[in-house]
Amino acid sequence: MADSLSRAFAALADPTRRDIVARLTLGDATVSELAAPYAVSLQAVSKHLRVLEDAGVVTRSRDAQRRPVHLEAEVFDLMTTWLERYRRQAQERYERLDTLLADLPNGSDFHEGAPDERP
Amino acid sequence: MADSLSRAFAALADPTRRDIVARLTLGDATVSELAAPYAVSLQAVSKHLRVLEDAGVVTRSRDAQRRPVHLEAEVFDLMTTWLERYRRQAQERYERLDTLLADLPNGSDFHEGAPDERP
DNA sequence: TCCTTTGTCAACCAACAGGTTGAAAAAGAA
DNA sequence: TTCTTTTTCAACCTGTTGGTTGACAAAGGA
Repeated sequence: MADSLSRAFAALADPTRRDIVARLTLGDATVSELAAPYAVSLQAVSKHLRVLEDAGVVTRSRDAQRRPVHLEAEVFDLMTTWLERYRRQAQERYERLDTLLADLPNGSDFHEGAPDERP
Repeated sequence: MADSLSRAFAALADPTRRDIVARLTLGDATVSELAAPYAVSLQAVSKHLRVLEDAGVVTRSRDAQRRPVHLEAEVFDLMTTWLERYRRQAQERYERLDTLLADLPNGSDFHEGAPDERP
């Protein structure tokens, strides 16, 4: 349904899921292993993993009855790219404004000739 | 209620809100100005802005009846830091595994006295 | 074969998210 | 004062989320 950026951000908007991601940087793990630290049911963790999988944050393979979960950090790049882009643009705009203000004559407030509103 | 990272990720999990953020890199804007491009009601956009504000993504000042919205990109750093940290850890682990595999004797069938050939 | 381990599926529930409409507040303009 | 603009609040509706429990499937081990 939602685009991949939305799914990715939404997937990491849950503290349990972020915790699972943190755990997975130490190595692949099974559903039971991942569920162990939490008070919730195994099924709840299984659902969390599905959300992470749909977001492309993890992939899963098979080892007998087990379904080892593997972290796929590429999606992080997508998010980081988005974040950095707009943080950078905001920063640049701020710096331009800074220069503009520095170039202004000394008088603190001269509000003559205010720009007209757009219709 | 939720922690600030959760609020931040959740705030950006909606395409309309990401669009609003993109728009705000061009400069501050009022609620009506921000609402104009969308098919939804002004109230709906007002709600989106509240979510962004609660997440610390924007701040709002006052100018007569208007409430100019200003982008605060510092939260992005919080998210980027989180993302980069775990992406980096995952990457490092991958590289260690790579080295480990490279150090192994060649191939799966080495019970036939094959001397080590190449990394 | 039967039993155990591991995980998912299905149905259900309370809470929340994103949208609507209508009313009202806040500030200026006439 | 009254009228207009801009924005929020309140109530409501619908779909989604995160959780539950119970049943079941899949794969090995006894």
